[in-house]
Amino acid sequence: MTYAPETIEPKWQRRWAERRTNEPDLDRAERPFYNLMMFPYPSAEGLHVGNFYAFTGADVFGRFMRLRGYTVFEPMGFDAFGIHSENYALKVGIHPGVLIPRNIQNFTRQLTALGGMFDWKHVLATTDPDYYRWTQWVFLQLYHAGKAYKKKAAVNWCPSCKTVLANEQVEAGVCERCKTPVEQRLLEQWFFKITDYAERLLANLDDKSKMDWSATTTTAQRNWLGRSTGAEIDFAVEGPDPIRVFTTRPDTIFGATFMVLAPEHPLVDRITTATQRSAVDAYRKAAAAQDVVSRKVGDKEKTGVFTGGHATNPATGRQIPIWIADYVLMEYGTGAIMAVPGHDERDFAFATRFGLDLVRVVAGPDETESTPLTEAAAEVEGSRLVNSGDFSGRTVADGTTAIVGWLESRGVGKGVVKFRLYDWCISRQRYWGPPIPIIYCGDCGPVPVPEKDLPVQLPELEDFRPDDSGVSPLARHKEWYHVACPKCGKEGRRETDVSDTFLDSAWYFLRYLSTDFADRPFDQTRVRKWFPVAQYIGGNEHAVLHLLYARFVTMVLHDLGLLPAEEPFRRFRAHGLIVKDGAKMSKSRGNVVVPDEYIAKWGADTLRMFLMFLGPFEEGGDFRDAGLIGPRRFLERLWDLVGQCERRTLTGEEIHRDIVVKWNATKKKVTHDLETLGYNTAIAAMMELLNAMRDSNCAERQIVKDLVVMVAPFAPHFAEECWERLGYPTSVFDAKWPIWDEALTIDHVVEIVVQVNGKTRSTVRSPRGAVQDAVLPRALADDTVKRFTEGREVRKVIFVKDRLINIVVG
RNA sequence: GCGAACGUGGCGAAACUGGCAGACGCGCAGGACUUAGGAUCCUGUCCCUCACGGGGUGCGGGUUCAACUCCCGCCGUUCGCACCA
Repeated sequence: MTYAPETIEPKWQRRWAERRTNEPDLDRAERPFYNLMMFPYPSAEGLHVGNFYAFTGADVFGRFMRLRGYTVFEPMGFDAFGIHSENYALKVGIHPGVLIPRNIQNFTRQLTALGGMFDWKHVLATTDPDYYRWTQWVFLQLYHAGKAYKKKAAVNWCPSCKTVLANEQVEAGVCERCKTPVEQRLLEQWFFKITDYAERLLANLDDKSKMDWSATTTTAQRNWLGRSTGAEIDFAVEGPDPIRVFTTRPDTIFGATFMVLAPEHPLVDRITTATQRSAVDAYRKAAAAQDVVSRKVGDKEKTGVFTGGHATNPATGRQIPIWIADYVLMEYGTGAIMAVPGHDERDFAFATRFGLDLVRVVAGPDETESTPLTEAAAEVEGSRLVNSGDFSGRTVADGTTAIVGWLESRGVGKGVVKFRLYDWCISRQRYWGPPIPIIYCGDCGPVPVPEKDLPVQLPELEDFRPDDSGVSPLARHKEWYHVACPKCGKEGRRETDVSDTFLDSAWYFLRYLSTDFADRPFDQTRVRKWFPVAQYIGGNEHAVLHLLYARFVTMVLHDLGLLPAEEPFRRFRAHGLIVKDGAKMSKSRGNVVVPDEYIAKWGADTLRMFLMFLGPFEEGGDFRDAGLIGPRRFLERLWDLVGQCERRTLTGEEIHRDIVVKWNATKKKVTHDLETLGYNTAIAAMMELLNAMRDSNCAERQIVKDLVVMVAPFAPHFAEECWERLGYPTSVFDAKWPIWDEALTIDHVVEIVVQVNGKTRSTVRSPRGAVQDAVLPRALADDTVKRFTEGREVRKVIFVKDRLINIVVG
């Protein structure tokens, strides 16, 4: 019988479904292991090989844990709302409500063909009213907790997608999806107060008991949160309120020779003098009209206008001019800065451009207070404050503390912590999303939709094209739009914004557990058993947004007493990226790998093994068609070995000692490598064992059986079939993961490298554990070694047990 | 500019806390078996050299008996962030 994946793969997929092999009893699981992977957006193109790579890597781990005796819950779902779906629907002229189910069906077919151990009983789609009903419920929980609010804000508007974008969806000033330059618009938006959680979101990143995450991912989150410590300092101006600035360098305050306010700063009006009025107004107008692109691009020339007003530097007591400039952003800090041109690049550029004063307040070890400044001087080792009154001579660190203390004692400043993180704008003026469950009433104001009235169904809308009004197309559906106020019964109108897809995905891992409950978002018993997620695998492109939002929503729900943990994902690993022949896969290059063809030609098991063998899972790999033959050959050889051992069974004593050692060492290595997602080396180790068996003509049943179990996570259909051929009636996934004898993982005899002056000259075989005195004479007796030691004095011998002996001669 | 990761044969890659660099796989070369081979099996395969030997992990230094691994300085690639005060 030859190995024919095209028949055995469908056979086992059918049998898994019939036997409900992959549907664990969620209520009775004794050793639950929640194995999560990022659910896909069901595109019309179908799953690409990158998805397969991620899912296979996650699935291998799930199957491995199952073989180790865990009850593994491995659900799958579809992230089907959002601009992506909607734009595509508009393009092809088919309603997303029609397209999405079609795509989901195709995805399901592909996922089945992949052979993942998905629990289809708990499948979900975010577009399903039974799902988004609870997404709306999540919104209401946040609303009631005071973490959702509406504000008018300058937001990013994509004129092509005709929608508001979150700051995170703007990349260097252009829309992340369509690359159109983004404009600024002022709209009422719903926000979540994620900034309230900044400190906790940051602190938990270092808490290994809560989060065991890829370092690259935590680093990205840390940067995104952007904590900086500094001070808020008040600069007195004429009139009641001083101008408050935020600075990370309060130590340089004696060098603050002017101030800059954001053009939008509320105090600008009051400060501006009559003579400067028209110039200021013109500049503010220009800045307001400007899109976010050029506003935030860093390396353009500085612009700005003098307001005519002055403020008092609280350290020097001097009057300093107040300017406005668009390089100061209203959203960050206080929207105003003290400019220290001597020690800040941007301020330096600005001061140079407009001829403003420069004062050196920090000097390096080779500099003095009067060393001229040709550029903004950075702090170096041994820098000290100069020209800073009583604080001159102090180190930067020391001076910072002292100056903040001094400002605090005088009531003009205080040490503060700021975050780069913004509140999460969840409003989308689009059609294809869950309506935000709020009703506006003339008398009662905004009223949350009562939970019993959920879901707020997304109405059927023939024409769902967004328009330029900035108002969602939902407003055009009059019967839906007009609704009675839940509080007073008078006529109200619905919120027409839908929520961001990131809200859908911020809690889906909770819903998986309880898709069989219609009356609650997640069952408390289930959650207590299965939450937090034991392992989450996904792409690092979601390192900040999705993962941060999921953490935030979890934290809020935890604080509301609804979840037993505040961090949702105990272990997170980011998989690498798959490229094709060294180049990124993209439609425009025409090098997108469609997995279906490969499954048809090679079988899913070979494809899975190949993908896992490409390179380290967390680093990705290069998909080259030529490589598939390797894993395929391995499977065929193992297949043949299974056939041979059906006929031949040797007893333990007959097995060559070398093979026994290799066998045990392989079990140990494969186990360890799987734990650390070292799939490529695990496969290599199995290949080595197989090669060793073939070389010594060994088809020992015990070893073959172990190999079949170890290969099962990678090639599940193949392993099932082999398991059956070996005569077992049950699923191989009900088998036990092989154990090994530690004493048999190492050989009695070792090869010790003999070096002379650090260069390898020979090797000697020696019993394991031999001491230097036993090895040295034999090493010196070696012919090759003799050639290099003869006539020279042995000065030193370095001996590393069981590994190496280095003879240093002079 | 800032931050992070990385750089090893023709190619994808291995190498535990510093201890034989190139496991495993692809490809390639030679051979066997075949009517045939783009199937299968065997042998070989870092570079130079007939050999002895020498050189070799992006480049230049350093530490060490010993460096892919540690330290310093460059170069390059990729990915984040980017006027964040």
